[in-house]
Amino acid sequence: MLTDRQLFILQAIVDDYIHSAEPVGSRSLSKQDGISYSPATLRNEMADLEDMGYLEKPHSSSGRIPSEQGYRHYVDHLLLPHTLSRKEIQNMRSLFAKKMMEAEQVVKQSATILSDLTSYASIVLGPEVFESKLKQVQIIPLNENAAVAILVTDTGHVENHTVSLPELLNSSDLEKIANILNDRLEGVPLYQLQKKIMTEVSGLLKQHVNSYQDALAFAEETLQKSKQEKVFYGGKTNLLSQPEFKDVDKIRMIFELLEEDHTMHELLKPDQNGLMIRIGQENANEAFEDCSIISATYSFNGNPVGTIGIVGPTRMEYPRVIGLIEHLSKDLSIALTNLYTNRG
Amino acid sequence: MLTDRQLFILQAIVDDYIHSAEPVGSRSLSKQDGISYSPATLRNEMADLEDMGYLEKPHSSSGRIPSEQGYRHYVDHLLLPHTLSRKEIQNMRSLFAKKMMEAEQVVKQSATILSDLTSYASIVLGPEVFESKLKQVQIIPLNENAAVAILVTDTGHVENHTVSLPELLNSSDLEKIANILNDRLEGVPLYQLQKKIMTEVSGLLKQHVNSYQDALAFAEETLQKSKQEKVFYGGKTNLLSQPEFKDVDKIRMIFELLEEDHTMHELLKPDQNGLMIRIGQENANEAFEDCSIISATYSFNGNPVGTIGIVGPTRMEYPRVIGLIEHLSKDLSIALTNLYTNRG
DNA sequence: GTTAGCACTCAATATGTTCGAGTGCTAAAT
DNA sequence: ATTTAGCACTCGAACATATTGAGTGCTAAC
Repeated sequence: MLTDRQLFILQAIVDDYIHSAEPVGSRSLSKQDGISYSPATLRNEMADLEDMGYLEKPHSSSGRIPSEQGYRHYVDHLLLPHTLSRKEIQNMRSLFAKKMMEAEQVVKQSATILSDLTSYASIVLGPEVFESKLKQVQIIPLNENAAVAILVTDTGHVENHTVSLPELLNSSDLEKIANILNDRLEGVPLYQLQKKIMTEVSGLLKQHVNSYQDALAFAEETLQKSKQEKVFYGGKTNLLSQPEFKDVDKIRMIFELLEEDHTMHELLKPDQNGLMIRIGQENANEAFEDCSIISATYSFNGNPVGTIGIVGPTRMEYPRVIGLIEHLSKDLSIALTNLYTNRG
Repeated sequence: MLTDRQLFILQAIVDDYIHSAEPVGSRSLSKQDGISYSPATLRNEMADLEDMGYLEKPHSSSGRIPSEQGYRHYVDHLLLPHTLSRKEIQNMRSLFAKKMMEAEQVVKQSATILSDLTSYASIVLGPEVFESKLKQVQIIPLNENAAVAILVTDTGHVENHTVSLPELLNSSDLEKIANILNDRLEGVPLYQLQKKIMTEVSGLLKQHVNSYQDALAFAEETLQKSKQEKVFYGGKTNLLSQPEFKDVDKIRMIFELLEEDHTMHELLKPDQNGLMIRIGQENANEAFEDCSIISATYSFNGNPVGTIGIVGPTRMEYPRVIGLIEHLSKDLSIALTNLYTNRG
């Protein structure tokens, strides 16, 4: 078990290292304000902390840096909740002050704000509003072979894609199909659309449209949902300013990983509601072994729908970043919920 | 004026340096296949080429590297048109083999292919189809305060945005407005929409809708066009593998510039139809002083609508990249044109 | 339990040496 | 009049060798 003094010293070392990025030695530490022990005493305690795995030495005669376990302990037990500065709060307010009309806009803007405030890279998983419901389907024929299908949800989200037109369907068929879809599927959650084709729509199609097979296939194509794995980044280049990433190979691995939307989605998918902190190897990915990820889910109407997070070096300003993310994820939830419920 | 032999030597040096990234010396050059001069002779010629500004020495006793003027001369006069390999052509074919239905998809895919084939970064300015015409306007009310406006063009492009609903407009007004807009504006090119509001729509609105002011403002908001400055990138991380960018500061400047969509748009905007090659400082941007950009416009129905290009080190495989870009921009133009005219 | 003192370690830095691929110049060969 | 061989010279890269200084561990005194 750690003594109070050891905890205090551990905290001082982490705090120092987070800001200096240099190994912390006993001499310089003892000179710090608020520390009244001699270098020798500190050396003893530091040696103990190292034995217990909280500190590491880059080489035998250097100062100490926190180990991953050290960061973990710092984050779990020592972290003082960081009160955001007036300016930071002001900055975030300004984000939601602009009257933004669209969720994607709000989310993108959040990513930018977060990376600007932290000088790390921000990652935001776009809002996956599962329970958003179909408001209307539009089928707009472009010519004989193609039409545009447009799905609008009650949250104002619009999806569109081009679909090919089976030759056997004429424009009156299209109208019928569109009417049936709108009639039967309004208010159905998007994720249930494909299912409901069979139960709700198929029968009616058979009844009213001649080439039933084509019509059914067409309806399915129309309602197909685009993959919702959108990942937004803010300030990726910020990482290039961090001393731990001055090595091009490291940064290349990281950037390559960030480009894999799918992997990032897996990595950040809200496995639990609330704040998540992954330090170094906890990320279970070689490219991120020197990175920490702090993320939080944001909600819509009380249900988590997306994730907002920060990627930075393990030597991260945890207190500040945690404060910012907690605040921003809450604000974002409120903003999104307001965006749609103020209207309805 | 350069002698034939000097041209030949210049070409050999550029070719060598492009592949080795190492300064080319007289001894190693003379050993190359196809070169029958002694090192001493080459030295004399190289000294002359240096005096004339086509070559440079990194330091006094090193081999030569091409100067920007050297590259320029190489590109303008020496370049052998590179015949694409079977595999390259096959790769590009596969791009257009997949039956893609949407322009944006095709364009993004082109960017990926291009960066994969070259190991440089590709940049594509999205298709700005000026003469694309309005097919249909949809106004879908979400609730009392907001509606979604959807514009569909004859090319299948869909734009949507949320607009706020003036209180004085009821749903029957909305329907009237939508009808008027569709009636009067179908077939009008997008870029003329705002103008036509006054000439075509304003009178009818006054006639049929009570709160004329609101209706007019609403119509304007509905028809507002989103800024079309889309820039797509492919393989940005490829640049991190180039030896000239092993310095993090350089790469940071480049990446920061690439993130400024607007600047990149300015830089690549099709000032002239056809192929553009900018070498080093010709890019008039400090961040790109060690980069070359090769780009070409692609067309829709014979009118240039976008740009596809490559950013790489000045030491670029010009012949190959030029071949690829010329080919791809043509294929892209054909694909886009087919995409829409096969249908109509 | 705390601290001063001391010998030791090791990265970073500076300094020196060698090596080799390169150059320019001159004189001989073609 | 070119071309080439020969030679002295240059300079970065690579390696070895001090020097420095902030740091450590250990022991003994406080």
